[in-house]
Amino acid sequence: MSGDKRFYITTAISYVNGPPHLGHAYESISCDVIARFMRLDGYDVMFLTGSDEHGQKVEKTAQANGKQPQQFCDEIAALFKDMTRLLNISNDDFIRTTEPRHIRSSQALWKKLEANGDIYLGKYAGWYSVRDEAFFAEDELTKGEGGKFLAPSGAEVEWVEEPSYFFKLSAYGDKLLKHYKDNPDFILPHYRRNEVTNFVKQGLTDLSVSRTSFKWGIPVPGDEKHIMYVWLDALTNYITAAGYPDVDSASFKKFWPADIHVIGKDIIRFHTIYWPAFLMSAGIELPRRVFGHGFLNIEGQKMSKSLGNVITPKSMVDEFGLDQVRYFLMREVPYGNDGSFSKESMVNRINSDLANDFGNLAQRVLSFIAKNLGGALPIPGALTADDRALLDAAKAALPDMREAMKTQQIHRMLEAVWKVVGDANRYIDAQAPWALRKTDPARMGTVLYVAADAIRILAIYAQSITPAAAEKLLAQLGVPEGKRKFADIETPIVGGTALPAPSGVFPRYVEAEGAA
RNA sequence: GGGCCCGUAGUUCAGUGGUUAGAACGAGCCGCUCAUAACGGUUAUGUCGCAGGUUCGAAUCCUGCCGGGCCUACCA
Repeated sequence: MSGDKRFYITTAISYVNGPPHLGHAYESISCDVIARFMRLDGYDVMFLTGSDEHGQKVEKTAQANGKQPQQFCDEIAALFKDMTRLLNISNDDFIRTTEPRHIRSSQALWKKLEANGDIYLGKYAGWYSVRDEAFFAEDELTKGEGGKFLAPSGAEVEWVEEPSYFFKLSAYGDKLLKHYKDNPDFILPHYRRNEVTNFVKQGLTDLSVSRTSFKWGIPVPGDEKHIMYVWLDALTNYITAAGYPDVDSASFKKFWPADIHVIGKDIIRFHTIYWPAFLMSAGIELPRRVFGHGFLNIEGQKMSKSLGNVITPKSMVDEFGLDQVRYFLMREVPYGNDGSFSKESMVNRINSDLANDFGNLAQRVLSFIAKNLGGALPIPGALTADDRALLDAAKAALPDMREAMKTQQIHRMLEAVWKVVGDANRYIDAQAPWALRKTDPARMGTVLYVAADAIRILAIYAQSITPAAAEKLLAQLGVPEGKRKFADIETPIVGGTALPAPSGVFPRYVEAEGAA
């Protein structure tokens, strides 16, 4: 723990049972915005994403597709990697749980748990359906003919016992509760923390952490008939990528503990109970925060295969544009809540916030400069109180943005930025450079200079959310690539600089002619 | 059954005891014309879920009820 400016953020790793959907995209984009924001703010960031590739379901799905598990994983993992490129995700690493570094790391962690006396051999018992190749809880079962129990699929289940290693999770309840209490922001949003706390208070039972009934997983060190429980394996990815088990390595010392694990609300328990307990047992520092984000509804309905409304990231990006999709998802949905996507709300956001307010702001100023000042930034005269007020407002947004991002309130960060967009539009209307053109050309130049400098600051801010458009805009303003960090907002734009011909960065969304 | 969260303008939400409850989008009117038919100004809209209570004073605290969401347990 130190005040050094480094930041380690992770997404959940995606289970390769199926291709990426909008939910994966949402999580990746949100983490990317956080990661970019921290880089812009001068942090040395490690941003990790990846794929979770072991387990019975993958083994089975591969088989159903007539493929070896590894080949199947390679294919699906490639789709997830493609998605990160499609979405302009700035991850520094992409970890796959089938990689040697991860197998080594997982086995090392296992040995630590074992050495600490938290692993013991017992029996895993439960109702098993051979046809489904899965265990079921008693309340999932129904009674069929002759009193036999049936799985939800209708398949017969039988009582099965197999040897299994267990982790003494029951010994960690009080330690976990103390950790939640001492670190109130360990679990965000707060109502999730309440849920987890209540769950832990009810008492924890030991966790089965190995299986012998299938093969696709990481062998238990010293007893290779067993493979490790897929969650133990999966969670370990976060330390693997930091360099575990080489705890003395530069990267591990620098980046662990992670600052934040961003996950979906469905896997909070694994990240806030199991994972911290494993780390405590192994004597490894805990991550500083686990943030559970919500799910997206589509036109008011849950996204599901059976409803046939699953949206792929690609189809959405193709229709609306990448930066537009990124902006919409981050602005429309308070981060942590469930959100809803509808075409109507998407088009509203694109056209009002991006095209009309921000895009048009840049265009009205840049094209004015191009037409009336020969395409070179004007050299300003003395600044008036109004001029300084706009530039001060633009700079003053940064502390508000930082405050919002301390607790991942991405939508609030964006509100702070767009408030300045409004200020800049008002400034231009009030100063009316088109009138000054005839009466006071020197003052006109100053106004345009100030407006351009405010737009520069806004574009620097916008790099976290709409990176491609923001970079295009910065290029149009002649801002060098080395002068685009948050710290650079204090360095004014250089008057006299020749600018390239302007072109819009956020086009309006117009319904295609003849479309329904 | 236990617990948590939410119910505020047409819509999405902000607002945790104190003057006439706010923002954005949408709507009406006015202005401007540099700009992506964009921008700015202005107006209007609310019994702050319902009913009680505490208080000099409640959207804000307490109780009950109704409605929505979630976690969890049990009935088995």
